[in-house]
This record gives sequence, structure tokens and C-alpha cells, in this order.
Amino acid sequence: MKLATKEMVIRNRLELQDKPVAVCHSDNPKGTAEISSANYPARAYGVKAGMFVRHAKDLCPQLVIVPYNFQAYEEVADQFYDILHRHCRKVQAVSCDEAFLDVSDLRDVEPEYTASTIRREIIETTGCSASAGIGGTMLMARLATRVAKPAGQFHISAEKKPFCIEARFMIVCAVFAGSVLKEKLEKQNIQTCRQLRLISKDALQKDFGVKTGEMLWSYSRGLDLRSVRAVQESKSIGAEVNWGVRFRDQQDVQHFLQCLCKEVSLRLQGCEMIGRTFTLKIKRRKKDAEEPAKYMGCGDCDNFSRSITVPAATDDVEVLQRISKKLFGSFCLDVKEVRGVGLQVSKLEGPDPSNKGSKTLTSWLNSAPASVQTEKDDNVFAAEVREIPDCKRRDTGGVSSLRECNSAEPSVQSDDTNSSLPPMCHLDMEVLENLPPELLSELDGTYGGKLYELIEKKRGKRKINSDSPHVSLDEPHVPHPPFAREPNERGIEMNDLMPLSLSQVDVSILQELPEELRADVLGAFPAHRRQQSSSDTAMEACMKQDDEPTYINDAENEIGFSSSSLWFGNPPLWVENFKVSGNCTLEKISEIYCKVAQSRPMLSTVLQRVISEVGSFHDASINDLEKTVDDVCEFLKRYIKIKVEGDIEEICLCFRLLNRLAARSQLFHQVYEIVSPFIQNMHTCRRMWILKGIVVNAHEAALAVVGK
DNA sequence: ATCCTCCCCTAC
DNA sequence: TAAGGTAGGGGAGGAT
Repeated sequence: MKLATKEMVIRNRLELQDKPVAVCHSDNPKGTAEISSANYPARAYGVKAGMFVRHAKDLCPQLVIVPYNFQAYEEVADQFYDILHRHCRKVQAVSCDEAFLDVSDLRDVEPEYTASTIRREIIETTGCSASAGIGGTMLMARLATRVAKPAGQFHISAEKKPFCIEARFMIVCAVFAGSVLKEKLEKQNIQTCRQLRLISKDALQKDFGVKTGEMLWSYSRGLDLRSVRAVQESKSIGAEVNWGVRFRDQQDVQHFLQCLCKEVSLRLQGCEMIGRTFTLKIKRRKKDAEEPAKYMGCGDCDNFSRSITVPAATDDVEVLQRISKKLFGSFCLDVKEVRGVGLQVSKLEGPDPSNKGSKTLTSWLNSAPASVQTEKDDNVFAAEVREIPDCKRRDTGGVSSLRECNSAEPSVQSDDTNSSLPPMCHLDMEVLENLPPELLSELDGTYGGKLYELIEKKRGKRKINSDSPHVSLDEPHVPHPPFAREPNERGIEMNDLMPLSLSQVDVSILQELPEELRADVLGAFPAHRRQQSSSDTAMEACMKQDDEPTYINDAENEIGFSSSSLWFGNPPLWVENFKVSGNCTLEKISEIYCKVAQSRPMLSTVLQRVISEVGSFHDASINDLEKTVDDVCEFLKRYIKIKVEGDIEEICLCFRLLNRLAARSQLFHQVYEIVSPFIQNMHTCRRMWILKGIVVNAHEAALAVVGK
């Protein structure tokens, strides 16, 4: 499912509803500014992004120009994602106004219902309309969204799928919208999936490359194995300026590079990342290129890029400056011809873990514990790290990363006989159970995923608890990709997904398709098949296709709390602690935890119920509020530790629920005050990625250079 | 055979 | 005056 918000800029401006509006920096009488985006009424006149205002006003004289409103974008994006996360745990951000949601967990709820609820909430909260496309795969969802726009929703059900694949715009828009590929396909006279399917995978891969060929082959058959990725880590961070760049001399260049490096360094710090590879991109005016029509634009340019990889990752502005200066010099350019400069940092790593000074979620999680437990954990941790061969520990002490070793030395991961780790049978259960969860998780990887099984087995022997369902210790519960399988499609001759004749088509399905699509589908029938009637096999096969995700059964889907004593056991230790705390809020949480039907519910599930069942708590006057606050923080810290690697969404969800709880409980108000800066930090890093298309402050560097 | 660099394409 | 930014991913071809 994919959602898109529009009309951000004109929200709260009723007088502009239904009027053609375009966003643009300037509405000067010359009309030489470029349109950034246009609402649907404006698009109806042919107004498009990238157009000069003058041209747009020729098409639509009453066009209203409004300036950018970055604050509004940020606000709406925030609300947008807030709503999505409230309804769905697996949200993959595409941009500030688009996301994929995997709703296969909400199996009791019709996706249409979820979509319309979300859309209603979006318009009520943000004043922007939203569209939703629903389908069994991300490809189908995207295609459905095309149909759903503007401000609607559309479900490509299993029955409709074969028809939608035939739609002409499936290739043109949804499969791969890029102009280059489209042109290449059209040169081969390919406009539809039907035509595309006539070409073998080999031939496609030869023509378009291995991956692209494979993609074309699968998408034209409606196959898409991607799954919604809720956690995305950034792979590069950078900034470039291709407008307003006019250097007079070397000094201008140095000043510009200084500004650019400062900006990039700040962005790295903002994301708490350091990087090893630095790429400088240069645009140089083409030999005979005229001064561009656009004022201070870059015009027709040749592009160059050159990179350097250094041994130690950094975000240090001076290092960046030295490197970019060196790279720039290596191009041997006439600086007067330069029209654009960009610096990109890749091979990113997390920040130095010894950097305790910076207040990050990680440093908070690793900060002095309220209990003695953590110290013990850390010792065990360090000892285990030393057992790993070939592990280049950072000399910073503290929490080094086994993951690092794993990725550098994959063989260690899969085969427990292959390393100097103690054999699994020698592992001490007590030690294991007291390991910090993230280490346990990594160790599990090192033992080829068998560790949890072992613990579960040993624990099962020790504690007779036969009726408890299978519980994975903590996380990773990596559900198999919900959209990954389309079991019935294997046997179908994919070169002909369509029914043999129209008479075999359930007319109601055709009628449900939007007109544009229906016309396309009808057009896709070879003439002789439009009347022909015969018994069908392909159609039946198509109709039986099940594009619903394969559901994971309940027991497997549950994520057990575990490790670090607070979250250990069933019910976990904290439940008993809370029960006897003498604090009404905590008692309620503990009570609800036990009442929730699932045997090991998520904390978010519990908090949600607490909020819906209890109006407010009168806990301001409890005896030792400070101590209780500490305890609750520790309780949360432990939970975050468990979830931080594999389930950031759960943390974000809990965070939002905590916020609501804070309004009703003095205790949680204080807890929230302590916890929120750390979570917010993490949240912001994610949002920075989401908003990447909007942050344009690198321009300041350009403006500084051009003397504005 | 595999990795890396440069460059291009794509998406928003 | 205008505000052509940012990031991911893939392919070609060379380096190892």
C-alpha cells in the first residue's frame, strides 16, 4: 500500500481549494522562475513541475503562485508518518509524502478499511488529501496508486491483477518510469507487458543488464519479490550545488569548498555518521555551451567525479576540506568554467562508541545502569568478544561490535565448528541469559542462528511450560517477506496471462476497473478473441491466483521479551515488580500485560490498552517518585535495547504512546522528559532521511560564494 | 572471480 | 533576477 499527500502548501487556505495553484520561489512579472510543483486543478491546465512561470501562466492565466513553506512540509510529514505508524508497524518511507505499508499483520481488517481510515485521518489532521493503492506486492500497490490518484483508493485484487498487468501504462509509468529505459523499450517497439513478455529473460539481461533485465522480466509478469523494509540505513550523505556557481579565482573555489565541507560535516553529525569514501562531483560548462537561459543556472555541462577512500572514517570538517581540495585540484580545471560542485560521503559507519560526550540513544542505552546487572553483562560481553577470531576490536573499549566482525568474516557466522568460539554445548545457560540482548542476538548469528533454539530447549527442560507457544527469544523474528510468494503463478504460461476470450471474463471485475484501465484492457485483447468463446484454462488459473500474502501463524509472529532479567521469564520479571510497586499506574500496566490475550505482547500493545482504558492516573504524590521514575526508565531502556536492532518501529510506537501517557500521569510525564530527547534524536535522524528532498540549505554556500 | 571507481539513471 | 537537491542502485570496465 502506498499513500501520498498533496497540497501541503495550500492546506488551511480555504480560498485556494479547487483553484489552480503552483509552488514557486518567485512570482516576478518576468515569469522566469521555475514551477516546483502544481496541484491537480493546475495540472488539468497542463501546468507541470519544471516549467517556467511565464509558460504556466500562458496555459492557465488564473494560476496562483505560492512560495515554498518548508515548515508546513515538515509538519505534515510528521503528522503523516505519525498516522501511518499508528496503524501499521511496517512502514517504508519513500519520501516525505509517500510510504509503503505492509498491512499483512492486520489480518482481521480489510485493507480497504485500513486505507480509508488512514486517508480520513490524514485529511482531518493535515488538511491534505491522500491516495492509497492496495495490492499483493509493492509493484501492484504502486500501480494501484496510479489509478487511485487523486484523493482516492484502489485495490488490485487477485482477480483484477491480470488485467492491470495488461494495462499499457503499467510499463510506461509503473514498471520503470525513467525516460531512457522507456525510450530504449519503445525503440524495440515494446509498449506493453504483453510485448515485453515475448522476450526471454536472457535477451533482456543482455540488452539492459542483469538486474534491470531480471526486473523487466518479472514486473511484466506482475512478479515482485521485494518486501516492505521498515528500517533503512543511509548509505551516503552529501550536498551539491549546481546553481549560482561562478568562480572568479582559486580563492572563490577554496571558500566554496570550505562552506560545502562544513555543510556535509554537519549533515554527517546530524545523522551521527562518519564515512570513509569521499566523492567530489564537478559540473563544467560544455565547450561551446551558451550562457544558460536560466539566470545563474548551470546550463549544458560535462560531469566529472573522483573519489578517495581513506582508512579511518571521519566527519571532521578539516579532513573533508583537505580531501575535497585535493580532489578538486586533481581535475585541473579552469575554475571559471565550473558550474556545479558536490561532495558525497559513503562507506558510512556509526559513530565512535567511545564518544560518550554526545547524547545519543546509544550512549544513553550504554550509560550507567540503575541495576548492577549491566556491569555484569558488559563483562561477559567483553569476554565473549575476545573469543572471536580475527575480530579487529576498536581500541576504544566499551561496546565494540560483533557485527563488524561478522560482516568482515562471514564464515564465522554460519559454522560453529569453524571458529574458536566454545562449542554450543559448553555454553553456560546462566551466562547466556544474562547477556545483553543485542549481544545475544549477534552471538546467535555467530552460531548460525541456533543459539535461540538451544536456549529455548534448555529453558523448556528446566521450566515445564508446555502450553506456551514457540517463542523466539527476542527479536529478530524476521517474518518471511509477506508479498514474496505467489504460489499459484508458477504453473501458468506467463506469456499469456489474459483470458482467452472476453466471454470468460467476469464482467463485474471489468466494470470495477477505472475507465482508462478498462479501455486499455479491452484494447489488449486480440481482435479474434474479443468474441471468441471457448472453455478456458488460462483464465481460471489467473483467477485462482492468490496475491494475498502467506500469513504467518500467530504463535510464530509473537516476539518474546527476554534477556536481561527485567524482560526475562514469562511473565517477565518487571510484571511482578510493577504489581507490588504500590503505584497505581505501574500496577495497571502490569495488570493489563497479563490480561492481553497474546502470551508475550509487545509493549506498545500494552500501552495502547492502558491509554484506552484509563483516563488519568493520580500518581503525583507517590512516596519515592524519583526512584520510581528511574526504575521505569531502566525498564524502558532494557526494552529499547532489545528492540533497537531489529524493531525500531516498535520503539517509535512506544515513544508516541508514552507521550500520550505523559499527559495523564505525573510519573510518565517525568519519564517522558528523560527518555524523549534520546528517542527524538533517533527519530530525527530517520526524518532527516525522509525529508532529504526538501533540505536545500547547501544553497547558502552558493549564495555566499556569489556574494549574496 | 570479485571488488572498486566512475558514471549514469531513477525516484521523490 | 532564482533557488538545476539528494540518495540509491546498476552497469561498464579496470584493478586486484
